Amino acid sequence: MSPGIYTWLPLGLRVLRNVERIVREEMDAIGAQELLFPALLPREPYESTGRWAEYGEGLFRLTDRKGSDYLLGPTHEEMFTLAVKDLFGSYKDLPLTLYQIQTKYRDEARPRAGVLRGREFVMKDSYSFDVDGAGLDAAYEAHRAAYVRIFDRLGFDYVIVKAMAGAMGGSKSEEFLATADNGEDTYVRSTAGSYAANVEAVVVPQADPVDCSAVPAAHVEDTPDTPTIETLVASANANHPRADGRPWTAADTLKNVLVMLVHPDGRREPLAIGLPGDREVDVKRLEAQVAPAEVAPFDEKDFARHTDLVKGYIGPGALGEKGATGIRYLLDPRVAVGSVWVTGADEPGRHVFDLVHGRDFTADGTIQAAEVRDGDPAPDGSGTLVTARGIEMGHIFQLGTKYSAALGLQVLDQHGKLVTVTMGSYGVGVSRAVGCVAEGNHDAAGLIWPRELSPVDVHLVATGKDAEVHATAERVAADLEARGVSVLLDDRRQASPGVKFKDAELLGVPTIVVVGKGLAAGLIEIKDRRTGSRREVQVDGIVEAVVAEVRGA
RNA sequence: CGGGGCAUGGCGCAGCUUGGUAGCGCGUCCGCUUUGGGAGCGGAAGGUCGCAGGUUCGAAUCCUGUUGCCCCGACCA
Repeated sequence: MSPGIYTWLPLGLRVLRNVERIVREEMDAIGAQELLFPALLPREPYESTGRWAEYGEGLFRLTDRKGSDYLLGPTHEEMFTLAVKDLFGSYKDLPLTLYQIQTKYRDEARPRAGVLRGREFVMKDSYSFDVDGAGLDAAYEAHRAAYVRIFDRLGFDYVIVKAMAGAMGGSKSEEFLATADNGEDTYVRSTAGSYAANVEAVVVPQADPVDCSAVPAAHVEDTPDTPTIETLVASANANHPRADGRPWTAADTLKNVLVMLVHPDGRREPLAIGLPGDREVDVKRLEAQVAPAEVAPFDEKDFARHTDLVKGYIGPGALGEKGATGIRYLLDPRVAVGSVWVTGADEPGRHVFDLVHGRDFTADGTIQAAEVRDGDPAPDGSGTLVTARGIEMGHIFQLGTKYSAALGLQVLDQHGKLVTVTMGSYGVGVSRAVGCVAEGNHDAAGLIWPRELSPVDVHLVATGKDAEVHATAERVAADLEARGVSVLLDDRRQASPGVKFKDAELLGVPTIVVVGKGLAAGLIEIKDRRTGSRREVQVDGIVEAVVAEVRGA
C-alpha cells in the first residue's frame, strides 16, 4: 500500500496465523502467559527510560486533540515492566514470563524486501522477571530452547550468533539468523565451528605487548602529498625505506579516523579512532559500541572548527583527552603496547616514523570498531573467521535491571527487603518469518509450504467440466473437511487443466489432489508438491489416503 | 539522509535522441470452438502520457519545478 505497509491476503494470512500458532504453542510450553497491550501508547513511560529520545526518528509519534504525545509501540519493555509493577510485589510471584503477539510500528529509514522489513509488522515479544541472575539465566535458557523448537518447526536454516544488546540495553544476547545470501545482517563463524557472532559483536582480543627496546627514537620525515594511506606507503617506500629492507605496507601505518558522535540529546562529540592502515572503520560496529549515540561523518565544517587537525596527516600527538584538541582517542585492540607505527605528524606533508605505542603516545582506551574480515583469527582461537549473511528472525536478551530500575519495579525478597527485578527480553519476527519461509521454500514453479505452515492442508483440483468429476471433488472435499483436513477446492469450469496445475504449484500447498480423467477408472491422483511424486488411489480410499498423507508427514 | 533509476490503458513495456492526431504483449468483455500441463478464431471496450508551469502553430517527446515509487548505502524483529 505504501513502503513497508502491506495487506495480508487470505492465503498469506492463514500462513501468518500458522506461524503465530507455532510460536504460541512453544511459548505456552515454557510456561509463558499471553496478554495483549495496546499499540497506541502514552509518552510518559518511554520518557522515564529515556527511549522517547533514544529511539529518535525510528519512532512513530503522534499527538492527540489535547496536545498530548503518543507513540505507536516499537517494542514494549516499558509496558510490561509497569504491568508487573502494578500487579506483583513479592518474590513469591516470580519467576514470571509474559508475552504478546502484536503489531509493532517502526518508522524504518528504509523499508524493503516486502514483508521482511515493514514499518508495521507482527512480533512476538516476551519478557521474563526474576529476583536474581540465576533466575534470569534459567529464563534465558528456556527461551533459547523454545526458539530452537520454533525455528526448527518453521523449517528454515538458521544460525545462533552472539549479538550486541544495542539500544535495548542489557548484557548477554544472541540472535537467531535465517541464513540468506541476500540477508541484511552480516555474521561471522569460525572455520573450526565453535564460534558464531554478529559482526557487531565480534570482540577482537587486546594484542599482547611487544618488546620495543631496539626501536630508535621517533622521528618526523617529509612525506609530501600523502594524504591517504596508499600515497603514504608509496612515498615511504620511495624515500624512507625500512631499515630491515622489507617494504612498508598499509599495515605498518596507524590511521586516525575522526567521526562525530551525535547523542540522543543532540550533543555532538568528536571521537578519534586509531587503527592499522589496512583496515577501515566499520560504522555498524562503531555504532554498536557507542549506542545510543549515532555516528555522523566528521565533515569539512568540523575540520574548520578544529584547526589543530590537519586533514590527511592526523597523528596521536594532537589527539586524546589530554592532547591539544582534547578529542577522545580510542585505539583498535590490534595496536599492541610497544608496537611501532608510521603515522601523521599533524603538519601538512609530514609523518612520524618509529612511533611506539606506550612509549611515544597513549590513547584514552580501545574500541571494537575496525572492520572484521574473512581470515581474521577467531576470538576464541577456533580457527579463522568467515563471513556470511542472514536475516534476523529472533533475538534474546538478558536486560538486567535497565527497565526495572528506571521504572521502579521492585519486589520484597525472603528477608523483607526490596530488590530490583531482573529482566529478559525475547522477540520473534512473526510476519518476517512468513516472508523468510517463503524465501527459503520455493522452486521454479512456485512456493512449497512446509506442512505446518501451509494455508490449507490439501489443494484439490477438479479438471474439466464433467459433472461427475465436480460432484466427486466436492464430496471428497466435504469428507476431508469433516475429518479436520482443510481443503482449497479449485472448481473453476473454464480454466484448462494446465492452468490449474500451474496455479496449484504456484500456491505451494504440499499435497495436491487431482480429480479428473482418472475418475472414469475409479482413480484419484495424489501429488506431493515438494518431490513431484504422484500416485493414484481408488475413489473409496481417497479420504483415508489423504488424511494419512497430511497427518503422517 | 546520500547515490542511481523509473513514472505512458488493469499489469508489463515501446515511443522521447531528431516535437506532427499514442502503439505492442498479457489480461478484461462478447460469440463459437477447445479441456491432463499456462487453448484457437472472430469481435469489442479501455489512456487528462505522475503533477504544475514554460518554449512552440503544435509537446508523451524539449526546458524548469514538484510529487510518488523502485534499487544501492548508514538503522532494526
